[in-house]
Amino acid sequence: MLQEKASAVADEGVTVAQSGELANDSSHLGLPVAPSIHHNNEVDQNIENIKVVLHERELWKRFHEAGTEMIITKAGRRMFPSYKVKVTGMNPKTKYILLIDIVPADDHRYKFCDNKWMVAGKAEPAMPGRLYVHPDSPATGAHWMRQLVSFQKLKLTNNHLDPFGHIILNSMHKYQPRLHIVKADENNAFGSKNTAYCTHVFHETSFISVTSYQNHKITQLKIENNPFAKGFRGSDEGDLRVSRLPGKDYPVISKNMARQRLLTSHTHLAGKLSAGVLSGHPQVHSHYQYDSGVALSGTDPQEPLSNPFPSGRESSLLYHCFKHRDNNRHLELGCKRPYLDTAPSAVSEEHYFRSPSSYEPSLLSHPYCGEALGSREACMYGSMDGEAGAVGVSNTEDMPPPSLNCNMWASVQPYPRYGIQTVEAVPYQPFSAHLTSTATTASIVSHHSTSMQRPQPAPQVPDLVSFGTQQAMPPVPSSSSSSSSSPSGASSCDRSAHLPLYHRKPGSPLRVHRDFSAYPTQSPASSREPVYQYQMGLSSIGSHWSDS
DNA sequence: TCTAACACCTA
DNA sequence: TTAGGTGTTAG
Repeated sequence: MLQEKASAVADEGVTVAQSGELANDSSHLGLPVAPSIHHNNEVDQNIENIKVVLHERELWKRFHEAGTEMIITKAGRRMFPSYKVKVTGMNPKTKYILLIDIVPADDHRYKFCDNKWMVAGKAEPAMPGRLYVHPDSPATGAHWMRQLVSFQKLKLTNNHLDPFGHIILNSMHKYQPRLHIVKADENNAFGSKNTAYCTHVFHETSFISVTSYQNHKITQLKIENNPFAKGFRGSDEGDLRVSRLPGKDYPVISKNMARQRLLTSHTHLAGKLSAGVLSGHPQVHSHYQYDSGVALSGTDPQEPLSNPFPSGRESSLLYHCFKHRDNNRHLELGCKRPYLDTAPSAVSEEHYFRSPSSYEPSLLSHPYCGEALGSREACMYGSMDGEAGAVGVSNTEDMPPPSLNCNMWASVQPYPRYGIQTVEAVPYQPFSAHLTSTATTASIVSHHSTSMQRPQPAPQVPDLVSFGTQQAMPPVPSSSSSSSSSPSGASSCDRSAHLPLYHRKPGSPLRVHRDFSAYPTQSPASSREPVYQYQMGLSSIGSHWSDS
């Protein structure tokens, strides 16, 4: 499975955490309602007590310090380091859905110049928002806590028409992965009240998407740490890796390396002259100034000058809890049958559901994808702006039901005003999560089809954006705290965010709540709270990106 | 910038 | 054995 032994989970994830709660009432989108949010019900407690620790955090930090780059390809590329977490604090018997979305960290396009990342203009329009739902979802807390939860199969693509359900990104843009934990129990079956979820953001997992590595340091880190790149490891020559090229038995210095060396040399000299390297570049600094007027960046003296992704603080996690109540509207996530006609045999390990675009109404008749997909699979859920339905109840087994693994697909909202707001002052940008498969359409596309059949048009669902996918860095409401979420009581909650949830039950369509608003538009200056300190209110991840 | 083919490697 | 994940390279 995707879960691995949690043996190495020694990472004491020093992270920034924040918890919050969102009510279904969209009228207060994003308004932090800290105190009132603390309900004594079990749901709240569970969510607020959940702690998430990033696995191999040190490795992530090494990449982060160098400016993490993630390759994106048409066929989809895995992330490395892989996103793996150790989860604790869940109610063993409660079922949760774990999913990841990757949102723009800002609204800039970047270029790697003079051995450092610089802003190269305004970001391209956001790609269709997609979510990667852990294949084991939904599963009980006992299941999730048993071992590491790995999202290593998540793939990134630059193909806007990607039919496989991979997360679509724009090259040369900065992104921030976010982990969402959604409670999916019978009592809060989609659309019902008391639906809660938490969002965890580890700033060290932010990265810039590229089609080919720009920074040689990153290339080396990948080669040194990714088992699949072992073939590129040199002996001990450090930088001089051996390129094993066809017909070449001799070590050669790659073009990239040569370029890097030149750049490094140049930069080093220039850096000394300017008293800074890489991040010390003025342009870089400017990027992290947000509309809110909150200087998120580069203001942290502790941040390594060479780090393109300054963390700005020790804590690495932004945590947010939401609670959804009394939804009036829900969306359904329906798992549909795989595209048998287009990818008949290709259905192997993973399947994705396309969003319910208007074409493929016939799939509605197959609300449940479970049996159709033979095993746990990542599914793509399309969201729909429409109605919602009753909610189904999930089973209670410890193990997740077969084939509920899905990728949720959300539509993209226009960039919210990119900025960060302090929780206190600014309401969340509503981002409805219309992860629904309602109807129409969720269809499955073989994830393994190698033929890249003609991509289906990506469903563009207006109004949707679950989890704020594809929005500029979501100011995830957060407060800092130690490794993870907030422990006791610390939870700033925001009402009005509706978490899209999907519920699957054999024979019943997955459902999702919509009107999920979660992004505050400002980031709290408080984001720099010391680790372990729990903070109420919203903290923008953006602050982590502040440039040094 | 991006893509496809490639050798090498893991699982 | 084989499917699939790597970075590299040429174009």
